[in-house]
Parts: sequence; structure tokens; C-alpha cells
Amino acid sequence: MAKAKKEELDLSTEERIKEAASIVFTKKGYGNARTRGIAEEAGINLALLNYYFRSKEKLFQIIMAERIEKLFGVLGPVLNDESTTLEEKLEKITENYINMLLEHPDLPIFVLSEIRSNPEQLANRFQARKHLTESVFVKQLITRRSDISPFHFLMNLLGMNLFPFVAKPVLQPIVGSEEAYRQLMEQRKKLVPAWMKLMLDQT
Amino acid sequence: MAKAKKEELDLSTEERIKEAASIVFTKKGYGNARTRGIAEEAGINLALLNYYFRSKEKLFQIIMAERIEKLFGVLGPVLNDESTTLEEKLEKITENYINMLLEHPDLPIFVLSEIRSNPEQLANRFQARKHLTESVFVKQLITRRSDISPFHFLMNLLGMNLFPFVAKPVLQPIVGSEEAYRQLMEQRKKLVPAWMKLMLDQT
DNA sequence: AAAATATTTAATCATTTGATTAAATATTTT
DNA sequence: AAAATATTTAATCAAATGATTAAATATTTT
Repeated sequence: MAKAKKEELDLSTEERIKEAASIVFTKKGYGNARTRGIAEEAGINLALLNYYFRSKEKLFQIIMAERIEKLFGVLGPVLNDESTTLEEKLEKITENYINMLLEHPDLPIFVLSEIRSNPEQLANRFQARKHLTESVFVKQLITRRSDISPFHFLMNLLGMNLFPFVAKPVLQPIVGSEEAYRQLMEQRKKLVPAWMKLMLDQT
Repeated sequence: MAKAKKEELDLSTEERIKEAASIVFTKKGYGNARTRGIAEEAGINLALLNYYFRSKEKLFQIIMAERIEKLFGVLGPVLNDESTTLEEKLEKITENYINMLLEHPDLPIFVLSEIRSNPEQLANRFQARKHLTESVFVKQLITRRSDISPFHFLMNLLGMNLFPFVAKPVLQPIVGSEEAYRQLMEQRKKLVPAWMKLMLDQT
């Protein structure tokens, strides 16, 4: 066996294909992505892509799982941190999301639009409801405001953090330059938690 | 000439193709949509689709223009209504959006994801910034709160209204049934304007 | 070094898919 | 009714595209 070599290449060729696939899938979506385009982006042969990943579909599944984790993996640890207050969680989530999305602006639209056209894969999210409702975050929230639905609260938090990136192709030309848009996002790191706190303290 | 006939069929065959195209494009996106699928959905022959619309691309452009108008056309008249207060505008926009999106839940994700993979078409939005900054809405806003950026305010309003639909494929399984989700959206007709007013009255 | 295994490529296949063509049918106009 | 025009279809084309194959090259193991 060519173990050492293989391991090394797992971090070069195979990883390069995944990197390329991530770029092309994210930019074009599954349907508009071309395996030849991915191969070219990775600087390798088309056959090699199939050699490593068997098919476009399989490669996509792998990339998709990673992207979903990247988009929602942020939440779990923060939501269940016993050592932070509700306010600190709002600040942390916002900070994490905006930093991450400034790096990967089209991640949300990619994940959400692919899930829309292939909703089956979501079956495994059965326990998401349970995990959420039993989270420290939700407990803290209903202790503070038993009258506010955690779903609404979470929709608002995610909406204010993710939506500006989801709608960036539309909003950025309105706002102006790329840089102006980035500055708005930077401002939102402080603003979003402040707005969320208003809802929390609403009388 | 077969004028009367033609007019009549403009409202049946041609319109049926557009209806089918709208359904298929919206559900699958341009890349995953098949002209044969659209033809089948419309109950007509593939050649007929090309006879009426020349190509998939042309048909798509027509549908896309209609969908964009549907998604953002709501805003203009309300934002420029001299006879309503800022609060009333928030209520009206929210009411309009939620009603429309309950009918067409995957409209936002479709439009936004297609624009992302084809941002050129957005060049015509040059004046959107001007129209927005000169709107009655923005004037009212800066009169009331010169310290709040209209962009942030609009992002929040749109985010709270559109995001729950953009993220529906992810959030609805968490919330529970389709009906439960619809009820949450109904509640938001009152809640979103209330939250927006909090920002407006923030001290 | 030789054998075994892993990696990479060029060439090719089969299917899908958007589009066209030529002919048939329907409708309108004269 | 006849001619003109519009609508519809079946059959087919050409290009794009995902996938495979067989052979060549590189690497690791013995």
C-alpha cells in the first residue's frame, strides 16, 4: 500500500478537488455546476474527480454536509453555553456569524436554495426541534420572557444576521461599494445585539 | 390573420406555458429546470415552448422579470405614500409581504439565488439607491431618527419579513407542521411592526 | 530492484437536453 | 369555400455533460 503517499495526497489532490467543488457549487449551485468546471478549477482531470468521488452527486453530498455544518454549526455550542447570559449569547452569535459571513457571503443562499430544491435530506433534522427547545438559550429566554416565542426570537436573530448576506446581490448595489457594504456589516456586530435586547426588554 | 384566435390563445396556451415555467423555474432554479418538464407541466409539446418563447433563456428572462416585480414591486407605492405615517408603512409592508409570501413561499429564495448566479442583470438597479434615498419613507425616517441608517432599518424590516420564508425549508421542520408555521407567520403580521417600532423609539 | 499498489490521463460512451425542421391541423380572412 | 395565417406535433439534430475504460505513470512495499 501507498499509505504515506495517499495520506499526503488526501491533503492535496483530494482536498484540492473538494476545495474546487466547494467554490463552483457555491457559486453556481448543483444544477449549473459542471464537473469539468470543478476539475478545471482544481487543476486536474475530469476522470480523477470521478476516481476520487465516484460521481458529481456524491461529491456534492460531501460538500453540502460540510457547508451545512459551517452555516449552522456555529449555533450549538453558543446556545448551550451555561456560563454566558442571554445577552452575551446574542453578542457571540452575531459576532461569529458576521465574521464568518464576511468570509463566505454566499454560503447561506447556497445552502438554503439547495435545500429548497432537495428537501428530503432534511429528514435527519428531526431532533433539531428537541435540541433547540431544550437548549440553555431557550431556557434562559422563557425564564426571562415567557411571552416571547423562541421561534420568533430565533427567526429575528438569524434574519438580522443572515438576511443581509442572503440579499447581498440585491442590496449591495443599492448601498454602494463592496467596502461600504462591509462597513455596514461591521456596524451590525454591535447593532443587532442591541436591537435584540430591545425585544427582550420590551414592556 | 387569425387575430381573435391569437389573442384568445395568448391568454391560454402562451399563458399556460408561462404559468408552468414559473412553477418549474421557481421550484428547481434555472439550471435544474428542464424545458421538457415545463412543457409537460403546461400540457404542451416541447417545440411549442420554443415556438412561443424562442429559447429557455428567453422564457426565463420573462419569468424572472415578473418574479422580481412581484417580490419588490410591493415596496415602491407604500414607501412613497405621502398620506401614511412611518408606523403605518411598517404595518402595510409587513402585511403585504406576509400575505404574498404565504401564497408564494419560495419566491424570495428563487429570485435571490438566481440573481446571485447571474449578477449582471442587476445593472439596471442603478437608480434603486436614488429612488430609495429620496423616498417618503426615508425622509420620514431620518426626520424621526437621524441617527439610524436607513439601510440598516430596511435590512431589518426585509430580514424579519423575508427571512422566515427564505429559511423555511430549514425552519419549518423545526417548528413542526406546515400549519404551525403558517400561524407563526400570521402572528408576525403584528409582531414585526411592533419590533420595528421599538427600534424607532429606542433611546 | 521487483512487485504491488495508487494515481493520473486521453479517449470514448451513452444519455440528457435545448433547439430545429418539416409536415399536419386548426383558425381566420377574403 | 378557398386562401392565408396561426398553431401544434412528431421526428430528429447537435452539443453538452456525467461517467467509464484501458493504459500510462508514479509511489510504496517487499
